[in-house]
Amino acid sequence: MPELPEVETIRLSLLAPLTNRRITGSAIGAFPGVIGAMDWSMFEQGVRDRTIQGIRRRGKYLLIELDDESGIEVHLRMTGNLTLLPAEVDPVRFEYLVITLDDGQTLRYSDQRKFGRVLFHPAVDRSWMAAKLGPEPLTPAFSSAYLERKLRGRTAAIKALILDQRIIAGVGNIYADEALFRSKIHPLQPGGSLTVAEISSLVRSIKHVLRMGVENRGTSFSSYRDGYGESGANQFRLRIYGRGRSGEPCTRCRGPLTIVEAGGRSSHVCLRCQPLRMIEGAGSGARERQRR
DNA sequence: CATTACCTGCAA
DNA sequence: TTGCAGGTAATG
Repeated sequence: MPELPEVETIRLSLLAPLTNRRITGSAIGAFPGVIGAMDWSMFEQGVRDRTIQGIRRRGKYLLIELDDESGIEVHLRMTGNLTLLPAEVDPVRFEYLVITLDDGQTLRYSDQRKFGRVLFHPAVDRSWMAAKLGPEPLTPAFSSAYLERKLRGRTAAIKALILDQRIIAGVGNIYADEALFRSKIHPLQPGGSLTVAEISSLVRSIKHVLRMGVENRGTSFSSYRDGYGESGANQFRLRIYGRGRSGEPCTRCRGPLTIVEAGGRSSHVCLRCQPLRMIEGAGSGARERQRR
């Protein structure tokens, strides 16, 4: 479940210890697919003796920049973890890649479900990820004017649209539910039916919940930890995510919470606070007409 | 546009 | 034993 705040927390925790460190070697574990289709020798030779210049983040992607224009791209997907540990420490559970540094530390990539990837790119251009990802939500480029433009005419559920990384980079299921709840918008509301006021509120809510997530060093529900293996604290600050399943009432109106499916994933919603407004002639309306 | 595949631990 | 967790690529 690492989303933008979790990935940013990992980046911040690893930035100082990795910067200016030379990579002295690397080792692959029981799941060679972790580095993608590339031959292991290519990866190993590519990173060896390179010095780490910095770590960038775009959406949920990390890029460990090396001193020759190459870079190591990391996507944690669901259960990936990057952990900095002394070389003598035994392998952690599900450890599939180890990068050894010149100061006796090692960067370990572990991943229970093997969804994540650690890719070596021999040449990283300045537009890294630009074609695949929308604007960073915590920059001015993500504005209500921008989101209005993106939502205009769209019949898909607003939740599906804000989970679309081409529209906003870095929002996942947890922060999407939190932002929609704060802005009192039903996850299934067609994107194009949102009012200007709702869009402006949603943009502010997305920025707010992501900033809060970063301030609290991420949401640790299951496997997420920062680069030192430490849990975050944002799970205690969530207003709706996960509460529907445990039968808790709405934190705003004390009414019942519901779980609906939106954007292909479970979404926590308070139907009292986030009523669904039906729109004449919208996509779902056309489908209902067919049924009759 | 929505749905499925990819994975595995864990709760029901 | 079943189904759910969910980010993304591939598929319909």
